[in-house]
Amino acid sequence: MILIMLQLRDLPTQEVLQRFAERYPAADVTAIASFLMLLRVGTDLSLALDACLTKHDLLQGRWWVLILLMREQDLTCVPSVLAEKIGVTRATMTGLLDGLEQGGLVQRISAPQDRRSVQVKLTAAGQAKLDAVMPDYYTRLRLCMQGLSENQRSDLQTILGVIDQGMSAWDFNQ
Amino acid sequence: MILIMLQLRDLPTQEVLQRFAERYPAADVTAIASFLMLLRVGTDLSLALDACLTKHDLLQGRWWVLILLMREQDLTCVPSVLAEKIGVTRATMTGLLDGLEQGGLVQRISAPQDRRSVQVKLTAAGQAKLDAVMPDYYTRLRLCMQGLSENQRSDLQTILGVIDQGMSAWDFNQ
DNA sequence: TCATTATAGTTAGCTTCCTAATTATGTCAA
DNA sequence: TTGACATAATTAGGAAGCTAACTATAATGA
Repeated sequence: MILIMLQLRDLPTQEVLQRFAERYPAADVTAIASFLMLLRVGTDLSLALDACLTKHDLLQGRWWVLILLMREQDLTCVPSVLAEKIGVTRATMTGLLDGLEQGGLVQRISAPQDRRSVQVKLTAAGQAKLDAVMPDYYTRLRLCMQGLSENQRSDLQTILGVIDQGMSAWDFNQ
Repeated sequence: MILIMLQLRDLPTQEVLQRFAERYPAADVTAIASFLMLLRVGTDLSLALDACLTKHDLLQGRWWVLILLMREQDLTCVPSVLAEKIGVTRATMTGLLDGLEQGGLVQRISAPQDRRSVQVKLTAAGQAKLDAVMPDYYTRLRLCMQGLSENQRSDLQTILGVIDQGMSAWDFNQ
């Protein structure tokens, strides 16, 4: 499953929110304002990340694959697991791996024990690519977050956790 | 500009983060953890929203157009402004408006004073569609956020504001 | 045993975004 | 006034995701 998130350049004024709340009694003004802000900052962050990756000739999908492979002890994983962890379909993963393999960043190795399956391995070139990208990426991320105290970072994670919990309620009733 | 955000089902363990931080000294572990969590909750929220809209035969892009039109006093706006506010190209807006007009939810009216331009107006059917969707949407949103105190909501907005500020620093150096 | 069902990965065709080029109209200055 | 440039919207073609169908292989059970 993939998400296409628009940029939401234009957050509603307090007045507009109030007007909507009058028409729709179900509206919870502070919930809506927080939600929209969250959506906007999330997209802005992801866009900024994309810009960084583009500089290194990478797209977000392919980059996540490299990261996931690097997380593994043996730098190896199967496509279906990669797909699930990134949250794309297996069909999409086939395309991502095609691109990465063409660039020499990963290698498909047929699995002897189950001939339906394939092992995907991060190559030396793939590791080198990460070694080029990650310091840049982490430096930029540090800049974004440098205004936050450790307490605020911890608060943010707590709050996001609560929202994540609240979403189960959403799923139940849908 | 549009953002394609993957789902990130799999956040790194503390141990993996530590391993990355050793290889890449630029890494700021709490910044990364907060960032990934933010990305994940943002995408999950947006996905849940999409599911709600889909029930009402709407896509996120088209829905935002309806919202923006409803925000206007005269329920009217021009395509270029809509495009900028949602953060899509004018070409994309053309497609969104085509779909909405075909469904009778908006109406294109040629502008007399500048014949290059077009006025887009929310129709009665468009307003009716919003009146059907918004109570559902707001109710779900309330569920997601119900676990947050007013203080936490305000904290969240403050924190997101700081991150947004920090991103200017990112842009400067890119 | 072998037919059925399940699973891994891929392929084919669709959607909706994008960029770049195009058409029509407006603006401005020589 | 008219040529150059700017602007509004659209069209054409491309990218990267999706679903559904397909191929090959494995597992299961009558």
